[in-house]
Amino acid sequence: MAEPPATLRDVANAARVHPATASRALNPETRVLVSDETARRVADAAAALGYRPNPVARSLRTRRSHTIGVLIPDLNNPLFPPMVRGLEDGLTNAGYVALLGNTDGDTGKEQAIFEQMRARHVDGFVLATARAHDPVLAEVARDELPVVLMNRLDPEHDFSSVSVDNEHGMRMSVSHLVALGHTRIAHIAGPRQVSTGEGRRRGYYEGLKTANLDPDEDLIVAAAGFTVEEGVRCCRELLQRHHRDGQARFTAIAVANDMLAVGCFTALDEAGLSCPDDLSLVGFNDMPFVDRLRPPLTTIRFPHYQLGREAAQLLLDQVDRADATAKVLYLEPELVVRGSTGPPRG
Amino acid sequence: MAEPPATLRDVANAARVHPATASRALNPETRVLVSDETARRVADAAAALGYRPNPVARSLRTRRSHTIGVLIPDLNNPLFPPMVRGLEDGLTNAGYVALLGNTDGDTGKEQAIFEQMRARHVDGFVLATARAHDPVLAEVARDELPVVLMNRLDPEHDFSSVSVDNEHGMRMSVSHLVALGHTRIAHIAGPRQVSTGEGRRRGYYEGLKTANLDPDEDLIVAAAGFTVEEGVRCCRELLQRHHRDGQARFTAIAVANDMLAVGCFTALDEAGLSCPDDLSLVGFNDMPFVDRLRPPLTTIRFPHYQLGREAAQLLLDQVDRADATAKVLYLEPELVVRGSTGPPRG
DNA sequence: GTGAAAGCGCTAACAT
DNA sequence: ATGTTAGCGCTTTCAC
Repeated sequence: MAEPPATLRDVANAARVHPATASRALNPETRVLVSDETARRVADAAAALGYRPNPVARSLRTRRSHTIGVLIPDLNNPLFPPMVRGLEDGLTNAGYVALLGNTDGDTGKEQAIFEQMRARHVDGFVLATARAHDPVLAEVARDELPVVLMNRLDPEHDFSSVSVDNEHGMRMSVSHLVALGHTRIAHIAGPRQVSTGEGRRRGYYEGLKTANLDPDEDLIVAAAGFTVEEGVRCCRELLQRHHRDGQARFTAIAVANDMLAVGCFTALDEAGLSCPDDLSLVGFNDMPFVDRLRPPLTTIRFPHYQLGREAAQLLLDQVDRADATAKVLYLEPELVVRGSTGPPRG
Repeated sequence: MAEPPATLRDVANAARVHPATASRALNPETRVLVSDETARRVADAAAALGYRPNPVARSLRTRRSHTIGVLIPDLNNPLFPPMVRGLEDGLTNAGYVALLGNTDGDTGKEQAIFEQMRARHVDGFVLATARAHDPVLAEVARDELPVVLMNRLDPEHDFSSVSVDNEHGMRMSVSHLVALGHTRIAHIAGPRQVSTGEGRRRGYYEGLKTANLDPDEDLIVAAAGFTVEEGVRCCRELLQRHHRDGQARFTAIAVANDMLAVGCFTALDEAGLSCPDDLSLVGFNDMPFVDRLRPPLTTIRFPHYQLGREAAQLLLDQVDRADATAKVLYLEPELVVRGSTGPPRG
């Protein structure tokens, strides 16, 4: 850097006022305390010197870092980039920035990143990683940190949250399959520790019930995580059970998540089965590019970017007013019918 | 928060030493200046009080924010999540965090985000957005800020950078098509203002030359950005020219980027053409999920995560040693043959 | 409406 | 090996 950057002192000297006055003149909140004349002089001096307030010094004084910690499982999951962008756009407008952390579904890593962000004195957290009995949530609750759960819920605390109505979404998924004529509908469920997994599992049961279909535990496999690999594993598992007694035990799978569904495509290819002719598949999330898969994936859509925007707003509410009451927002899901579903064979 | 958090003063009092001693004891770099005995006492006191150093105060004193500004075009482009993760992993290990900014290829936005990050006193920049004659680059050069260009080059300055060998990659793309028997090979080029676009365009010409094929400007269309929409537009444009004289003018397209290639698929569908039977397509980047498209995309791969890791390392070199010399790294590309390429029809 | 004074929490000279 | 002193740049009482 060429010159040492101008400080408030420099501006004050140039404008021939006290630094305190310069501070008041430059800060929109306190501008009214200063005469128009001096305010102008200070502003001119600041402009002339290319003054930029030092946010570090301000933070030290005000104990606000204008920084938000954001924990997500994995940025590589295409679900998250749009959510993160919504979040960042919402935060940026208010002068905040996001610190991003990827936990990879690892509790230890989650804890470590959380601590590291606390150490950096973030003003609040957006958590897209909440699990049942999550120690991070307990700590957030205990210390009353501003927080919003994104795409997650936690029944144990009353945190603000934004998420899709998972039950409703999965009911739509099942209804769609039923309407096509399917009666043996399998489910690849998410992990029970996360609310999206659990909610969609409930929606699956509800959907069957509405259609007067009996649930069959043998048609349900739970994934350990929302990954392509787990999708492959779970689908193989279902196909194996299916083949064991030599006849088609199911004609469709309501899958808890698009990543898992992508894995299913692989497993179907392996088994020489075709989708949707041999087996229909419905995903969940409508993440980017699933409309371009082979076949295009029928799935449940919700507005990812909007979810991030809302999360940002809810968090800023809390950061600005310590007494802000927790709000729980649900975004409505939507069925998107594409090529991966069709009537059952025969 | 329950208690006001413990300060260094509190720790010092509890350990019955001066704050400066406590500071030395707690900081790994200065630990040696303190006797083992007191170091232990201080550490115990810190642990007992749950002391966490205040990074804001430290930053104010040391003028290092341990924060890096990262500018990328758009997180929604699947190319970037792995790169960002590599970057973050590399930075985190060294105690740094990334501040992410999306420019959407908009110069004004780029400038604004850059200023905003400077105001936050980031210790350096990773720029994946560099364009020819970019004013941000000029400012970085003028103020001698630590910087690394990621997936970009800039001939005007000698910045550190990590990128793939674009010429080589595109030569491989063309050779592959030539080996399949194609002789009329079109090119959808990237914007000339970005080094990836320009380098790949050069590689295209070189590839033709190696195969003793004459270039034809009518077979080249330049995209305004690396987006799916531009891919659609450019491919339509090529097809339109092609149809004008009623016979096949080309049988393959070497596309500068996977996003553009995805757009080509759409344009081919519209035109009722099939890939690879009517037209072969080669992308560039091997971004996530292009192996699952219809058809799976033949493309040029390079290690995205690694690119981010290297960029982090190069930047940390500069941040740590102000006299660090600029390093230019090239990662080797690799041809990945999938279903979107085949011999020309007939 | 403006100035004076103090201090946020930490670290780096300097002194002992 | 430890203590003393000072100050990073800003905001906020408290005076006037």
